[in-house]
Amino acid sequence: MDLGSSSGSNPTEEISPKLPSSSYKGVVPQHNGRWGAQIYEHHRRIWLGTFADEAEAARAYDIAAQRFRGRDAATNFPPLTETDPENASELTFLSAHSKVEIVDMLRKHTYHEELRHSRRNQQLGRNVGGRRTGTWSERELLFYKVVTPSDVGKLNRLVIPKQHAEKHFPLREGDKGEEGNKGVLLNFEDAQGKVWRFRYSYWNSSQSYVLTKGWSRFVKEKGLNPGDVVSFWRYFDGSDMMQLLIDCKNVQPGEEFAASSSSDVQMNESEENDDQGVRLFGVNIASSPGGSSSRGNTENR
DNA sequence: ATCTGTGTTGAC
DNA sequence: TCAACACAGATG
Repeated sequence: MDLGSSSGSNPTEEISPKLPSSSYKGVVPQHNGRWGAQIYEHHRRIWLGTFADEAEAARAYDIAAQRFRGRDAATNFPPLTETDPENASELTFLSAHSKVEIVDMLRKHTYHEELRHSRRNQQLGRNVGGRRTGTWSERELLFYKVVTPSDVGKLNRLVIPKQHAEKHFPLREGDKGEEGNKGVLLNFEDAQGKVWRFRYSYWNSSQSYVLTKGWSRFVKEKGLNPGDVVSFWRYFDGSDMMQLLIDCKNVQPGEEFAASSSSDVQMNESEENDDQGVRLFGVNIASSPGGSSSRGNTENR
């Protein structure tokens, strides 16, 4: 008698059912036809959950990769760029949550829900006249600039587009430094937590707002080249302290700019008009249904 | 009974 | 770092 060992089928075919490997990075097959997502950090695997759709697992990996390894992380699909408003708000969302929170959302499949919620809050936050509603602390993209050759050249200065300068970094008449060219010193924190101090002033000769002292060191350390993007953010901590942040992205030679001068990025906002036709605030997002869900964002990084 | 996610190993 | 493979636990 045969004790069901060969329960009616060929062992070689059923005992070693080679699982189909995925072509997506960070995606592994499951026996039931589903797909798992995982990412490694510090020699350890971090499980990102299982998914019915292979591509969805790949997207989960991409999200984790961008949170864990930054914008340069290798991804399955095109990475997020701060030049697309929709993407910028997601970057803001990512940077505002800890790794464990993001992983938790991915495993529970609540990431997109949370992202929607976050975007809705940001919109609401804006309407209260620049005053934040809750206690939430997040980064807000103020503006970005595609640096010109002279911004990263020997002039040792970055020209801040006037409209942005006057809106976000207003100078008191006295500080404009027409006489002694004084200006003020501004501190910015970069993505690595390093603090950069720049002199910020107004140049009457060129009618321009500029970052001068300290700028060339930033250019050098970050290896900035013409065409790269420098973005400025602000961040409120629990109290009323506002912190300025600076970030930059090295644009690849071939790579071009998403929402640059070309396309039809439209915003029925009102004011806000760029020569380039782009303003993209991370917080300026098209309205969406907006479901409510409970959440508890305790810890951070 | 199924499915998820970990233990583990070896290739890169 | 990464995925293949095996399978211990978790889940229902």
